[in-house]
Parts: sequence; structure tokens; C-alpha cells
Amino acid sequence: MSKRVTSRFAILGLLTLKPMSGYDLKRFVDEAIRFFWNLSYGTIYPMLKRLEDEGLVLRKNVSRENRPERSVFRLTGKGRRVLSEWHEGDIELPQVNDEILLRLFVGHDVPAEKNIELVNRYRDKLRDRIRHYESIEPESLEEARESRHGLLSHATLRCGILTTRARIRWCQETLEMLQAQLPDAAGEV
Amino acid sequence: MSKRVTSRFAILGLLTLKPMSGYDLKRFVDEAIRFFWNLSYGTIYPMLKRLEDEGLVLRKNVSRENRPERSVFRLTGKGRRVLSEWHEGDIELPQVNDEILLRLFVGHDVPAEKNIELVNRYRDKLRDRIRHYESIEPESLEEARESRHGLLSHATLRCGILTTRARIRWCQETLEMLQAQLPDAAGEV
DNA sequence: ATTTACATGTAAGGGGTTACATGATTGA
DNA sequence: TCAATCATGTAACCCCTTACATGTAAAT
Repeated sequence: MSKRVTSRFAILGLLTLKPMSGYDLKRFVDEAIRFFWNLSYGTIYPMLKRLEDEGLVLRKNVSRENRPERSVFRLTGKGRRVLSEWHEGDIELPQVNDEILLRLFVGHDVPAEKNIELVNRYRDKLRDRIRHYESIEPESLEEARESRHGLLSHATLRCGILTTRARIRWCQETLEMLQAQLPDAAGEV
Repeated sequence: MSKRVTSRFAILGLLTLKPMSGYDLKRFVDEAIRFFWNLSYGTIYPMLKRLEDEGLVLRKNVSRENRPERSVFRLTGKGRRVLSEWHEGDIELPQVNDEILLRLFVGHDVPAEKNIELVNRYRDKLRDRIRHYESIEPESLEEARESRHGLLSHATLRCGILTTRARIRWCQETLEMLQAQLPDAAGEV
């Protein structure tokens, strides 16, 4: 279902922003959308080749002096058509495998302190992330006023912020719950 | 990173709840934790075989009259040790590929109405999910008072509730943003 | 009589990751 | 000089999904 060649549409979709090389795509994903999408070279280059063979993208070799040659790809009309079919299609809630929830769920015979430590570490990582999100939010908001893509990009950032905050709040709540169960917390009510 | 045989620990972990067959595991996952974990038969049976070969689980063939024979698996001491090593290990924020965010991010040249429709459909699915979560919450809360595992299980449900609610709120916010950009919304401020 | 639930597995294929190979250029 | 950045790709491997194969028994 959600497995049907999703990196295909990711690459096609990103090429609507501007023509890019495999290297560009990798950098773009890592810099701009790494929190909700990732692509590795081992996915990118074979997929670009495949999209080229299918006539969905067009390769243009660009050589500049004193720089390695690049293969820059742009969408073809056919590529755009395939993309818009994807945009038409239905969206499913993804089936995720969420490690922290699994760990907690089967955490009944590890020491309670371990579970607390786990949620703590997890919360710390979420906090790092939210700090980053919030640091780029003002700029994102400006871009949202300036272009259609800026607005949509801002929406994705907002999603990151809202869901990460929710998870942090969940950590808080869960830590309280777990600490209340600690043997030496018996008298502290 | 997060790819290192995670179904291995899922199966090992679930077997701490009670000894189970492959069929049991599948049913359990589908019924109890499908919102944060999934396993297919094609994963379960080969993995059980492998865990057996490695001495992490023990197979016991159980035949009951008028029923097909079952292979019920229980954890071995070694299995428990491997599991607790996993519990010790660090947790990473998973790298996800989040289709709705990708679609929005590259949605700048699809009609604005399509983006709105997308978020709407997505919100509807989240609402179905939250309705389900909330319907099982009271029972989960009771179980939380009754056992250690009940408490941890409840924590996972709470995570689902909080993050799903956050996403629904994000949909609302995003819909408002997108609708405000609609050409015929110009005079409606 | 037929569908559903019980029950265990395999085979093919897909999608993705990591690591490697290669080589130029730039900056510290 | 050495690391980092630019740049493209491949190969091995892994995990997982889907679909298939097979068969019994209970329920409708």
C-alpha cells in the first residue's frame, strides 16, 4: 500500500521545485525536509535512472570548468502527469512501527527506573528537535507570506511543531504516571 | 539504525506477555497494538524459526483433539537476556517518510482545492482513529490501575490520543490557512 | 454448502540501507 | 597535507509485504 514506490514520487515531486542532480536532491532532503522524508544515494541514483528510462525526467549533463560534471534532471510532461495522478490518489494513515511505544508496551519486566530513563531520553531528543523547529519558524512564516510553496512548506513545519509538542507533553504525562508508581513514591502523595 | 531487525525484538518482547504461536502473535498485534506496530506472517514465521535456531525462544508443539496442531513459543533465559540488552540500548527518533507532508510540500502546482481536499480526507481518517482510541480509553484506564503492564499499555494509548489530536488540530489550522488563500476568499476577511 | 476462523508456512519480489569505489577541488 | 565538499554510481545485503499453498473445523 504505502510501499508502492514512494521514493519515486518524492523525487518527482521535489523536481517540481527546480531541476536538480542526485547530489542536489540528497542535500535538499537532508537540509530541508529531513524530519519528514529521507532518501539515500542508493535510492536516488537508481531511481533517477529508472525515471529517465520511463521518460518521466530528462537528464542534462552540465559541465563547468574546474568542477565535476553533473547530471541535472528536470520533469517531463509525462512526469508531471504521473505526479498529478499521485496527487489525486487517496491517502492512508501509515502503518508505523514505533519503537518507543513497543519498548514501553513490553517494558513490564524491566525495572521501572529503566522505563523512566527511556522516556526521559526520548523527551530530550524531542526537545532538541522542537528547539530547532522553533528556531526556523519565524523565517518559515515570512516565506509563507511570500509564495505558495512557502505557505505549504510552513504547513509541514507546523505539523512537526504541533506533533512534537504533543509527544513532549505525552512524555511529561507518562513520566508522572511512572514516577507515581515508584515504590518510594508511596508516601509522597 | 532503526532497521536493525526490529521485528526480532517485537516478537521477543511480545512473548514476555505470554507464550504464543505465530498465529497468536499476528492476532495480538492486529488487535492490540496495530496503531504502533505491525507484523505480517511472512515476517513472523521465519523470525520465530530464526529465534528458535538461536536459542532465544523454545518451541512446544501442542496438539488438541479436533484442532490443528500449534507451535507455541516461549522465551528462553537467553532470549530474556537479549531482550534486556535491547531495553538498555539508546533510542533514536525514527526517520519517517510522511506522505501527507510530502504531498503538501510539493503541492504548489496542484489546484489549491486539491490540497484542501487532501487535508480534509486526512483529518477524517484521524477522526475515525481518535474515536476508536477514545472508545477504548476507559477500559484501558481500568487496566492501568490493575497491573504494571496495564499501566504501560495505557501509556501507549495516551500517546496515540495526544499525537492524533495534535494532528487533527494541525489539519484544522492548515485548512484555515489554505482556505484563506483561496481566490474567492479575498473579500471575506 | 459455504464462509469464516484456526493454523503454518514458503516464494517471489520490492524497496531501501550501508558501505564501497572513484576522483576532482577547495580550504584549513 | 589533510580533511571536507562536490559528484556519481554500484553491490551486497536485509527486511518486509503479498500472494500462494494447504488443510481442518466450526459456524451460518
